[in-house]
Amino acid sequence: MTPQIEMMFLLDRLARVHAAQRRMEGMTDAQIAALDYLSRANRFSRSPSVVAEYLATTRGTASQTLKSLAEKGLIIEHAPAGDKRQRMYDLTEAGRAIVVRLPGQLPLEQEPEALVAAARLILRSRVSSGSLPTFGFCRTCRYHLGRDGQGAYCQLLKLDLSVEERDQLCHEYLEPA
Amino acid sequence: MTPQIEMMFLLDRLARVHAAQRRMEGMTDAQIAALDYLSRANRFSRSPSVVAEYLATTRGTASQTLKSLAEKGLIIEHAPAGDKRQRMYDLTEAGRAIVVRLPGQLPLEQEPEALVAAARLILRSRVSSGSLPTFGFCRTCRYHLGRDGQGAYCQLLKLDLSVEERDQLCHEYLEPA
DNA sequence: CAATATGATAGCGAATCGAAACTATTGCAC
DNA sequence: GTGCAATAGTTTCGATTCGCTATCATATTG
Repeated sequence: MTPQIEMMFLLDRLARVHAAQRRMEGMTDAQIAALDYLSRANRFSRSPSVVAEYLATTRGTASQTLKSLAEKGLIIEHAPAGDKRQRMYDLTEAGRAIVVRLPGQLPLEQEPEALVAAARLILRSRVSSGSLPTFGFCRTCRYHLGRDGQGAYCQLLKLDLSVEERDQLCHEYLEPA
Repeated sequence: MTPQIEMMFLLDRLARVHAAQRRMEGMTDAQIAALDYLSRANRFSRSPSVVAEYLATTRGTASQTLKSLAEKGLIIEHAPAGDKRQRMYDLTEAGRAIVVRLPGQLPLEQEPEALVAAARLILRSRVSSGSLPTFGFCRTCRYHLGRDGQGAYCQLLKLDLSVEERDQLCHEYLEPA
């Protein structure tokens, strides 16, 4: 029993226990995961296709999941400027109310940064074996250009980002070199 | 964005990506999880009720999952001596063949022990908020009495354990004081 | 004997997957 | 520009699974 194997076993059960605890108020784990994702993603990453990639499922299933969330009044659809095919989703007040009371705090006392770094490594290794995007935060993205104190600039999309947006998930995230 | 929050987000997506990758050979995530569990659990922890507790679901659902695994010929049921209500399950050769080729290796280079300890802490905090058992290994169990070189003794069940059994999951696991 | 525990089963609602068909829009080659 | 392939999104279908509740039979415990 190597630490690698034990780690895998622990993560597995943690995921199942977590999913069971999140399954509440008539919502499935996929719906909660999508809602939670939408609450953390930036305005360029909240479309059905991107949700499908995040959830590692098909566009069809993601479309259904988003539909059920919209019917519950937890998210709302809107058409962004530009590409007329795209749909984007925002959380409603009701949706935000659910997200904030999700069990979110983990007991990480010592060296939380090291643990997070390891989790990033694990996820990246899983993701790279397929062809799934990484979904990271602007502040550690290769395209990110900091502007001390006042927002940031994305070199990929060529536009300014607010301070809050630096801590949101992005579909276009690229690992630092 | 605290490390605790980011850790939660990473674990969430890791679970979904992992489940999607495991969903192969016509098996669902729950079935693979049950099969994997059975391959690691000791002979006292392979009953439907215990599987239900491990998977954080009900006995009814666990019974269905085990039934489908048995129909696929991956596990086989047998009645242990003692309590005549109990059923135990063992992996068949076909079942074992699937388990060994599951993606199991994680890229943990530095200080894996510290990571595993942190993961244990996270899982324990999740589990204790409900009433789920911890499911640990004999070698770190409070009931475990080492006998250098030749197996071990369980002070709870009052019987000898082989060397291999020390590295198997147990339902009765109790955290060290 | 009564209460409890284990397990199986049935019924229900919902979600999921995969695949496919379909619309609308966009981008590219020419 | 025109034509056509590719993309984004939705919807449908059938089969399967899941989770929950409840009920039942059996066996154990007190």
